Amino acid sequence: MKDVKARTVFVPPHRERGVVHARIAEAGLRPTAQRSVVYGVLLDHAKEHPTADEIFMQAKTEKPEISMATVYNCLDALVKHHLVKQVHLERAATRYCPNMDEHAHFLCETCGEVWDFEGAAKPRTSGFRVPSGFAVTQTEVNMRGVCPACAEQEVVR
Amino acid sequence: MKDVKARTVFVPPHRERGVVHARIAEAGLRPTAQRSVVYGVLLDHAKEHPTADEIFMQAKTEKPEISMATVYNCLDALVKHHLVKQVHLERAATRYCPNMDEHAHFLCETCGEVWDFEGAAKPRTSGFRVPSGFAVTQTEVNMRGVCPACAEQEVVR
DNA sequence: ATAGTATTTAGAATTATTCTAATTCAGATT
DNA sequence: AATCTGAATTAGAATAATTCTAAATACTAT
Repeated sequence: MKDVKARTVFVPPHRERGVVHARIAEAGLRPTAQRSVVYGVLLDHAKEHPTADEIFMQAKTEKPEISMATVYNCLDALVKHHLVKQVHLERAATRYCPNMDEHAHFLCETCGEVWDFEGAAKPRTSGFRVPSGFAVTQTEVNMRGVCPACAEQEVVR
Repeated sequence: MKDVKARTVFVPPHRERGVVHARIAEAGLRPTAQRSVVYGVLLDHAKEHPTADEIFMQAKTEKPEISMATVYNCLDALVKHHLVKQVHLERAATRYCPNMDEHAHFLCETCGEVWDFEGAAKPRTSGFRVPSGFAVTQTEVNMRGVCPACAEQEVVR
């Protein structure tokens, strides 16, 4: 067996021993076991933009004693230290996103799933007139529509 | 008195007799008394982006029997008929916006107030790569930062 | 007027989130 | 190693926003 990269179990890079821990510490947060689990779960499920409750359920499989309040505390801490973003697209539970690269969110109005659309959101205030005196620190772009899977479903009907 | 426009009480154009009513009907909704009140209140307070509860309180001054459930029903109907937009900027009550012209929202992270930033949102998906198969029907831009009033406060301290 | 449907109403129920007070934990100090 | 201290965690209660439910009312078309 020459190809050392070939493994039976794939371990994503962010789950290599100590990586999550280190990232939390680098952000200036004390890397507790709970924070590591919460952040780890979120990184594992980044694509799904999970809610606090979904993170809680998954976190329990790794750390059964963890409580909901802790999940909220950890998420708040991670948000405050810029490791995680909150996503508010609808009248529903807050979703969490560990992808801190600039990107837009797309909500499928049929199935409710959320996607990241990567891309350079060049002009921060693209197209909009920011009145003088306002200091813009962050710009977020949210799109709505129908995802490929749901579009296909509709055609079938 | 020659200038007919001069009046003691200023009546905003959207509150001229029957206008609210007519707009609701044009949108394909039955213009009930409650819907007119809710939409009227929202038009009066468009700048403030009020929450359902704030609209409820104001609506009661015009129609004391109105109930919270009705305010929610009316708002949902207005949203469904494209007279009103929901605004979700934070982990807080949904705000409502009757300005259907293309614009961005700005949230002051100090005082929590929301502003409309008008402007031509040129390229709908400005800067982002929309993967093939996704049908984007709406793009929303949200900005965060500090408003002029709050910026001044900070300087003083 | 009458029937049938949509809307409204009050209040209960649900959901997401925050709060509280007690406990545990991690790191620093003896 | 034992002790101290502040931060973090915990369970569960409390709160806030929203949705649901079932009954009453109001419109619309006959």
